[in-house]
Amino acid sequence: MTLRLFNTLSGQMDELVPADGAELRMYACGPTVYDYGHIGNFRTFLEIDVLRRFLKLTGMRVRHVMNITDVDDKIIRNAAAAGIPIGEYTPRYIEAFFEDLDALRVERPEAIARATEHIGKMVELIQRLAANGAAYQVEDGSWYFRLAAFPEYGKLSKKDLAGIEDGARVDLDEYDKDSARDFALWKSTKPGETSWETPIGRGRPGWHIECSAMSMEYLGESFDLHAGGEDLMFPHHENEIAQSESVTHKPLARHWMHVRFLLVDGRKMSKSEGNFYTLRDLLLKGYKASAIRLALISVPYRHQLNFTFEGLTEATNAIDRLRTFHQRLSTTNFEAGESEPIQVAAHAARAAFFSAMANDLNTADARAPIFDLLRTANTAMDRGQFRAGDRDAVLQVLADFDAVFDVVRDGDDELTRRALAWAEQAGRQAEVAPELLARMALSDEEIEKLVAERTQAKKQRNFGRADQIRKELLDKGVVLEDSKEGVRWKRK
RNA sequence: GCACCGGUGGCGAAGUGGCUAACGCGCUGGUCUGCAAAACCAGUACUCGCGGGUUCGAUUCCCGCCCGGUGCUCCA
Repeated sequence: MTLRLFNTLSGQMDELVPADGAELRMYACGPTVYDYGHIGNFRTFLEIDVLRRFLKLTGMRVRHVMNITDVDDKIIRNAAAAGIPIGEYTPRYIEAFFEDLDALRVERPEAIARATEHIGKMVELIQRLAANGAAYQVEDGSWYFRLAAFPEYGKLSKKDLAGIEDGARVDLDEYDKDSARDFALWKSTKPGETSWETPIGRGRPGWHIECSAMSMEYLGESFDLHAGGEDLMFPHHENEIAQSESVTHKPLARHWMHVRFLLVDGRKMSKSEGNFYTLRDLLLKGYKASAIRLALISVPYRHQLNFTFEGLTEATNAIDRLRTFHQRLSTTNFEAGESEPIQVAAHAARAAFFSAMANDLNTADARAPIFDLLRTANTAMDRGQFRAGDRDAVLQVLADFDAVFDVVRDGDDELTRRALAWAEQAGRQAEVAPELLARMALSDEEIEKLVAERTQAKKQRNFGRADQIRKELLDKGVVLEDSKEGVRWKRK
């Protein structure tokens, strides 16, 4: 099964296959670590996670490199405000970033590259550009890329260069560039500012050069796929292409994938709109990381996703249904044998799932056969027509689904505990939703004890007491389910 | 202004030139249950923004319009 993925560069759906026939080499732009990540950031990382997980599910080997921008204007500004060097400022946000990725079950790339650890490679690249006449130094010591030296500029974003020039606002600090469109490769610094002493002078790197230098370092001069948020297409990726290809004269990446921005409540997310959420904000409001994951990946990556709390509730309920089903499937005792209709349904669901995913990662479409199978299996179980041999077939389909979606496997309580611990440590307890505190108030042992007491009361047909316990638990966010195999409980 | 994307049931969201317009959530009724929960069954868009056109036939293709969003500037 080969993935057909929309390629920004070609403007059409192309099959995504490794050029060397063995391993898919991909580069994805990572975070700038000046603050906690917000859900917009995470939508992009989640969609890239969906991509790499699906590729792996189809048996492909993946080498995925992600950069971390740990030096830029915002970082320098924030670190200065905090009165510490950037090397002390960024680690806490890098750590937080990975904690958040873990919470959202975003797999780690095979390699992670920090900008500040690759300054030498960037300088080297700038020197090579200068040797080609594609880079020049201005009076204050800064280096710029000469756009005139790269006629193909704009091929990714299909930009009309003349239009850009007309519409471009010229940065007052950059008045001595040859052309308004030329962009910074290396920025000179004033004494006391974060800088590196290098053969091309004292200064710090421009933003775009790090990705060119590091992708070359880890993936070579030309690789299979480059991915990122849609906003990066221009100018960031366009500039990367200009920098890399001016030196190598080879395509930087054959395939380009761009994830659409998300909206929050129908508006672009921004701090001034008051609709800006970090992952941590949502966890403290009581939403589960799994629900956030599902909500963010259920709309295909090329579509605008409107993020709402209603959407999170929907995702929460959908996950609940999947997990309840999984639990029923795993814990029920079935008669030996197999049933033909279930075997057929399981195979059909699996095929439909793969086919939807292979069609430009259509996650919305891929969900459907899973829920179809769920209903078919539940119906069979209700009618006593489900056999032990069917269990593995259905579980296998769920496993394939979860190899990409990863929401059936439950780890939310543990994540919630961590979020609460963080809130305390960060002094943000006031933001914790009361329902969340209630939900976590009882330990598993306390819940088990009450459940046992209720079962006892039921045996004695003391339904008053039994219902009282059930109500008490429900008030604390614990839902009970009676079944032939005993009582199951879960936190809402 | 230029460019791009979208407008499908109460909400989210697939999809196709012609089979009953997926799937999820929600809601209503029913079955099951001591009662619930879970699950299942039934109902919930005679219709896919509006107006033209192409076609034997369009939600799906073309044109125009309206509405929403995004990009053109740091931004996932």
